[in-house]
Amino acid sequence: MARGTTPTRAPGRPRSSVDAEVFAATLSTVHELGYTRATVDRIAAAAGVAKTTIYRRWPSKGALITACLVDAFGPLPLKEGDSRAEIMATAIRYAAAKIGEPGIAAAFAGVFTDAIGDPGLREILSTQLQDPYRTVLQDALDEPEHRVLFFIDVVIGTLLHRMGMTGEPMVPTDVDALVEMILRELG
Amino acid sequence: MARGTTPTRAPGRPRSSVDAEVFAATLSTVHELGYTRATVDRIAAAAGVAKTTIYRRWPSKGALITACLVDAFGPLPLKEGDSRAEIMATAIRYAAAKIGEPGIAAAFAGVFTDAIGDPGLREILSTQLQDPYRTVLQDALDEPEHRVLFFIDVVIGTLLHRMGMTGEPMVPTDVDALVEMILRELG
DNA sequence: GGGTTTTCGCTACTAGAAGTATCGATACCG
DNA sequence: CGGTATCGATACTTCTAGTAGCGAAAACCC
Repeated sequence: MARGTTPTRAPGRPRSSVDAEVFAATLSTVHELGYTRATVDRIAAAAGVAKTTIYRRWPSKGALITACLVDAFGPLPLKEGDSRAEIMATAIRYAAAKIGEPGIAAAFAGVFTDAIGDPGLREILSTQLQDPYRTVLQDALDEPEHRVLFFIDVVIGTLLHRMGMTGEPMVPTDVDALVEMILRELG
Repeated sequence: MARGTTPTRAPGRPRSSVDAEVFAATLSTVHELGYTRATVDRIAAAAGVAKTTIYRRWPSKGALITACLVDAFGPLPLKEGDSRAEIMATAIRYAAAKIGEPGIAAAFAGVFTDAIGDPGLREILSTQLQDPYRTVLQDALDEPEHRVLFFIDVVIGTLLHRMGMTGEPMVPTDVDALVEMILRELG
């Protein structure tokens, strides 16, 4: 019964594996031009695929960018045996590093904006991007849901606001201050 | 030499005073439809003016929304004789209340997104919206610029992230937690 | 090899929004 | 009344999200 990942191979031409190229092209295009001017046409051209291929895989530009963010963030690099404070500090520094990577903050802010007034996209954003980290942190920190959500608001919100206002990632000194502040709050 | 606000009245038909109506229409339209679908056509119609009239006064949609935000926030309601902690707490609760008002968060997030990749708009946003509060707070709190900027990142970023993710303003309990956390950081 | 199914790239298209141009009408000043 | 600058209205250009349809290509099964 070991069917693996392909229960019974679907008939027809299989999809070519271009997700990695599309995600890379998406981030670099958003980084260069910003969310609004990073059109799907340009992303497709940069990835070397047709625009229709992109729309066959992701239903909208917002969904594409969200998937790109989910792929870019990946799982939290938590070590077994770390204390709550160590876990929190690791998570904050990981978030700061990721949001400082080219294109990430611009993509995040853009999908955020589109999500307001588009409940479907907000659902995707909350479910696919935030929830995985929330549940992992609830478990690792042994904190209730509303506390973890508060921490996420503070950390991600602060980092995004800095990137949006200045266009530059938060400097290490300020990331340190953020870590210290959250650790005091964690208790 | 007391020329007042009109040094020498300019010739020609004077501008009708429709800023208040336009700002109100902007916020309600953005509140109803979100930033992206709040088109200048719709805003103009809601305000009862022609679209061309709006473009005569503000050079772009982003500039209009920024001006609308500047108008909506207004000056910080600081009392003489308050302690640093009281000033900070007042400022945070004021920001939380304002960002919870209909349309403010959506407008903020939208202009934020447009500002990435549009250096001109980012300049407007930073100069006209953030700087006034930064200087007032630097003075009132007797804190260096980078500390005040850090506080602004944390407070505004947190409040906006919550609004963006949930569509609802931060509940009073969490605003209290935010105040407490910042006051500990303020020392 | 031949048939089936599905994806591919490509081109063309629709719908909608930002921003501009033009023009007759209008409001204030002297 | 004449000069000037704004007003509303309409039409327009340019750009973008997203869709439709086509022939070609890539897998699979017989």
